[in-house]
Amino acid sequence: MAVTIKDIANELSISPSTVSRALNDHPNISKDTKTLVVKTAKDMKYQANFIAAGLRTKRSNSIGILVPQITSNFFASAIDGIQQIVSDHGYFTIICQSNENYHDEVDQIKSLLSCKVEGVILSISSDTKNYEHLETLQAYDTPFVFFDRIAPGFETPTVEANDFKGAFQAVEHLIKRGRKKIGHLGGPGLLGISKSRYEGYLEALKTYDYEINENSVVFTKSEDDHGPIIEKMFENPKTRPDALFTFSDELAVEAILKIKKLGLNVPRDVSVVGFGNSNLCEIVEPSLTSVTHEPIEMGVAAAELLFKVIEKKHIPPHQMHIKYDSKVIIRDSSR
Amino acid sequence: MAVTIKDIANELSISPSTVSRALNDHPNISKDTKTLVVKTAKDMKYQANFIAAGLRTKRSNSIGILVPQITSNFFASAIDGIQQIVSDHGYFTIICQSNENYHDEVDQIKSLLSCKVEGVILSISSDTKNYEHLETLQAYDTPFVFFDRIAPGFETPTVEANDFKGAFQAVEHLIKRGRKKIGHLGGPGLLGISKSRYEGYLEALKTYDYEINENSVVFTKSEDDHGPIIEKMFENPKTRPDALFTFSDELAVEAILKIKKLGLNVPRDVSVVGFGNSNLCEIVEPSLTSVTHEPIEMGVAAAELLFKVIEKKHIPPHQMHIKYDSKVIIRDSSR
DNA sequence: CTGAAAGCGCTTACAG
DNA sequence: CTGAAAGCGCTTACAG
Repeated sequence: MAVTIKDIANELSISPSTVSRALNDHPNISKDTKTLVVKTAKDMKYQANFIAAGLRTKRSNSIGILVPQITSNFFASAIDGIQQIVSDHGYFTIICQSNENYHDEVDQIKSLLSCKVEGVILSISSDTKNYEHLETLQAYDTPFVFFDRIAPGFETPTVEANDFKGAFQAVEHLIKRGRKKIGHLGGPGLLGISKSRYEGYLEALKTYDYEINENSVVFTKSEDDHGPIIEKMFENPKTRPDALFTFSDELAVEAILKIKKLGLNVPRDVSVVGFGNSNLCEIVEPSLTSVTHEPIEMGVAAAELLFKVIEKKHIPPHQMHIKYDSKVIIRDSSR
Repeated sequence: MAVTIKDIANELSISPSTVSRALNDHPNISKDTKTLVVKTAKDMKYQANFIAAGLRTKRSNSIGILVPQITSNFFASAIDGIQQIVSDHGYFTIICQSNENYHDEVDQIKSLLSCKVEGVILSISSDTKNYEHLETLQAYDTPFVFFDRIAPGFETPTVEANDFKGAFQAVEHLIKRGRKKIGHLGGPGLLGISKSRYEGYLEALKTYDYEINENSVVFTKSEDDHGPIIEKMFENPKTRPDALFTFSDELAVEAILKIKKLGLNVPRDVSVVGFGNSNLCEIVEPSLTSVTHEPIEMGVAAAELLFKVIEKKHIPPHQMHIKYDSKVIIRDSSR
């Protein structure tokens, strides 16, 4: 049987209240009692019961993380960043995945609510068009922070990349390299970040008086087979793009492999720029030019914001919505 | 304020006991009452409080996962597999990282204990040589299952790859390709899986009467810079290996990039075989031959085993220690 | 089939 | 500085 506060109290013939105070650094407690209790607790291998404490104090000491998929390098690193801050605060995390699926997302939110997490860091799935489940979160006074992928219409803090600007810079880089016909392999259409990156792409083309050709733009879905899509984009030698800006590094890598298979050379025939600056960039050949996207820093920032809300600290308006500027890391795929 | 069972009871002028029974599908409850309670709960947006229920029943409905790092593709996929089974059981997971650090591992085990998880799936860090913290787990009757990386001397279920055999097959493949001098870039020396893969390598060499040259073997640490190590292995044209079997795909990729930088050709001058058959294999050029290592299946198996222990089901001895056989997936790096 | 009561392990306002 | 008491939200043995 696990040792409880009562066992320690009995052992020392004092009250459980005193044991609790000694263990929790309560101000009104004599040094001697405290030392004695702490030592006895250790000897008896006492492990605090967070669950019982949480029930009493109505603070579970846990926060929820809900991401589309944990196997994505970006989200895995983000969780890493979040957990650093969370454990500094003595909290633990409950991590859920939506698998890019709306219904899973709704279920997971419910489950987090039942776990009585004190807050949630949330990246919406690419399948989510309805935000009732987030209103439920609000109805239960559970604070949340949007991370990277943001649902419109909520007055909660957000941490995201400056996707528009990052995309703009990526395309500007391709233009300055002398590329004439720049295609875009976009992300899932419902995602705000897909739109922002697409708009950044458009804006760069406009700024430099490039013709906008809708045939050079395709939005992908995560469950799609992208091979045929990429092939179609490059099959006609007359109309094919000489450069490609993709929504993600994963897509860029797929594109590079496919383009090479089609007998074209990267970057000579087609330059490619990805988004994310992930570990894949240095592995693929040619190495991939990419827009930075800092998951760890963003995760840290999101967790810090969430704790400010939990602790009801004032957040100055300009800190409510953090955007990380990106830069283009130039590698061989666009050199 | 959150809605409780008591609020529903008041609303319907019945007792909280009855509400609880209705919500939990208790056998002795009239259909009408049940329907009414379930409907009212929904209308009132009741969310069960797992924490309170857990305190009362002494079942937290949670299990802990402790892995070296969540950003590793292998462990991220394993967590994915584990979570499938865990949510089927109506449980949730608390995921912790040791960062390949013994002290973090000890802290995380304590934290899981305080969360009163009902079981732990555990992959020990490459820094762990002392297993007292695992004895603590046992002392608290918290069942655990070793996943992939196993500490010796515990009578708990294990799920692992057949590392010895996988390594043997990898090296045998290189031998059958006519390679004469096969090096090994090993993993962290403390890990059992490093030893097993090394021993499989040795055994293959012995079986085929190859000379064993200790200069062709290096054990790495995760925090090391492997560049110089690889460079040293290949700098002397007379003594350099014409094939390399590595502990992981990550190391294989590093090796390929470095070997190419040294002006050597893969696979002509040096064949390379990795371990893990991860997503990197198809991305690197040349594509990487690798030994399969099925994280999702292994995660599923570990979770199923853990629930059998939690539910005190009998586990036939031959199911206590599951070993996944591997095969070699041949790609261009050894063709 | 339903209710009153006890209690899971803790914390904390109140009293001394 | 310490203790007795109440209570967090639930479940369940007991009684009817």
